[in-house]
Amino acid sequence: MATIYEVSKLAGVSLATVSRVMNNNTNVSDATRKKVTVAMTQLGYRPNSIAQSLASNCSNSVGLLVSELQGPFYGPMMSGIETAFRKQSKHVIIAAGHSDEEREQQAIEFLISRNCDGLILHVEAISDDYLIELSKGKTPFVLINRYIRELASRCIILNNVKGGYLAAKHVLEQGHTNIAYISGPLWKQDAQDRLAGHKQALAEHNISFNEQLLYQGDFMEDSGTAGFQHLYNGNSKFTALICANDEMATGAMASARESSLILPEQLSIMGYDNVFFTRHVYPPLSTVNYPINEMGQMAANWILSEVYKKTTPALQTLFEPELVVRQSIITNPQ
Amino acid sequence: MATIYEVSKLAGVSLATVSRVMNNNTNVSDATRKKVTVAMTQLGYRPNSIAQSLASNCSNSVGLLVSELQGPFYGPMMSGIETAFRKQSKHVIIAAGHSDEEREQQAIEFLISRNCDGLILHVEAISDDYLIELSKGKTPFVLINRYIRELASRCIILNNVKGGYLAAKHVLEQGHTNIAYISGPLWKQDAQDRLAGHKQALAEHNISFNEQLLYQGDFMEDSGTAGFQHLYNGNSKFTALICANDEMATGAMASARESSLILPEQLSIMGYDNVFFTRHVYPPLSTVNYPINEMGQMAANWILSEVYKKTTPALQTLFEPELVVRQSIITNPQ
DNA sequence: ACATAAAATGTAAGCGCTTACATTTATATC
DNA sequence: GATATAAATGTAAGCGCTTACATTTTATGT
Repeated sequence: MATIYEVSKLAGVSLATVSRVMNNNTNVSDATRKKVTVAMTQLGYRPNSIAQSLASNCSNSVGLLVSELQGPFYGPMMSGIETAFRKQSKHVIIAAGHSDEEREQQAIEFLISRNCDGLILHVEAISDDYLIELSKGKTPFVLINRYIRELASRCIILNNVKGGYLAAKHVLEQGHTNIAYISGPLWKQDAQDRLAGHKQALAEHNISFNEQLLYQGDFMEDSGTAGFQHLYNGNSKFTALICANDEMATGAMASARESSLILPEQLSIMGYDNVFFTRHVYPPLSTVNYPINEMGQMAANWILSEVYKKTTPALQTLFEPELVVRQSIITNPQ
Repeated sequence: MATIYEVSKLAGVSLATVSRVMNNNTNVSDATRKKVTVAMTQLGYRPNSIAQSLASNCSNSVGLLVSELQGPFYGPMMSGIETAFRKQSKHVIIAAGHSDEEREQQAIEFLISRNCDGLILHVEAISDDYLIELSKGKTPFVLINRYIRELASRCIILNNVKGGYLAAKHVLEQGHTNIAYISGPLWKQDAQDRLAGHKQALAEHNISFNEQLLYQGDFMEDSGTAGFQHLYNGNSKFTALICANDEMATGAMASARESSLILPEQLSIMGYDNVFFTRHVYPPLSTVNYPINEMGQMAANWILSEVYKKTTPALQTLFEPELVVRQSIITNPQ
């Protein structure tokens, strides 16, 4: 592999000049620039990005930590991020945290030890304190789907209260009054917010929240199954079930079917996230859209702007959910 | 950030010694090793991986090129790969090729320019010739889901003929004789192979292949929709439809339902890949399992073994598909 | 106790770039 | 044409490590 030294020799200029043309430094005459580029192509020269990184103290890499590499939620997020960065010749190093405090922490340290210039973090288990501490370090990071007051400007979040509200409002407007709810784990902010929105909508319709109709799940499919069973075997009847995410809704649907319920006639179900497979589920699931792809891109823009000082579209921190009506909710149940 | 130099000073040893303890070189006495590690922790020393890479000419990074970061197929693959590598402190740089020749090529060059020690490629559009040429370069790579004779030992593939065979055989054994087929794009090897297996099973059951019942799709959902329409409006009747992947099967199901068919009673459908959402689809889709997670891990092992000279479980190049029976195929249709 | 081999440690030259600073060359001003 | 100024180019010192080779220390055999 040709090095910058050989290029400089062939072109008859100094190392510095070659470096300058690589970095588009303006102080190079057109004539020498041409000499250099010719030499480069002639040698098939490719700059060594490791050496560039060492010398410039900039690795051009950003770390991306997600809970899982698989699953319908993270794909669109990673996709938005990768696209945004590659356009700028930054590369993304991925790691999975598996919603586990220790593994998330390890992953962050791994990414930092890899000299990432910045980090995009979708963490769930790690503590606020750790992140606040981390923010004092020298690697900038942005948080997706997590709000920490002290770090507000770097938290890219969805208005989950509104989302919860929208879901419940829709179901209420279809005439349902007995509505069960499977929440996420309530120590998580987003789970709390969605539930809060839910309650708010109920209140607006003068329906009191029935604790019997609440089940706390964990955002995973199985807890949707368990949640439905629990609710179904309880004393309170319900015509609609709202789940705090689509996975749980899916689990609940399977479970409802096993209890011989006909969907959606005998039970209306609503999800949250608008993960791609909600269209495929039967009946197609009404849900709340989580613009995760856009939020990923925004996170990338944050890094591009704050770390690499690029000009980007205006940074936005709060995103709005939208109701997605499909066919899993019936009107006027009896 | 502390450097190796400061550590060496604090420990009262030379740079080389510090480097040796970092790299677990055996020629270090326990006493000095302790001195050094104490100094390290005292300074909170973290080696600069960029400098390590430059000096050792090994970046400890491997490039992973997939068609899409999203979608159900690649998630498990990336997941298997990331897990395998992080255990060995290698990091993975991801890029998406979007099944486009130019973008795949760009992505490969991007990855190489990032000094990846090795590459894991899931490419679709790029030519065999390009890959053969690439194999003469200095960056080793392994191919997933692609077979090139000249590169056979680095092609990790599924026995697609067998998979196609298994699918058709199952449907035939349930008593179907009029079976439609939506293939993938037939310029792709895997699409060809699946179809070949399909035909083989038909032949074994003495059923001649009806060209009228073949539609060439592109592995995407919409082509399943289009394919069903085409087939349904054709002259040949069929009781079962086999699709060359799950996405197309899903599209076909939606389309069949729009044509007021009751599933699975009036039409049995079979997929391929066993992508996670096939469980959620209704009726749960019978399909053929593609052990993509394992294949990803194997690709990682290949790199670990060939590039990093680690000892790994035996390398395996050919994987076998398995039939997954769920509820989308009925028995003895009339 | 001495020679010899083995183990431990040190020295210093890179790895391939960037960049502050110095120097040279071109351009403008009068 | 001499001078001041700006533009272009060169020089050389790193960036933080690894590693070949040289040197010193320790262990071994007699």
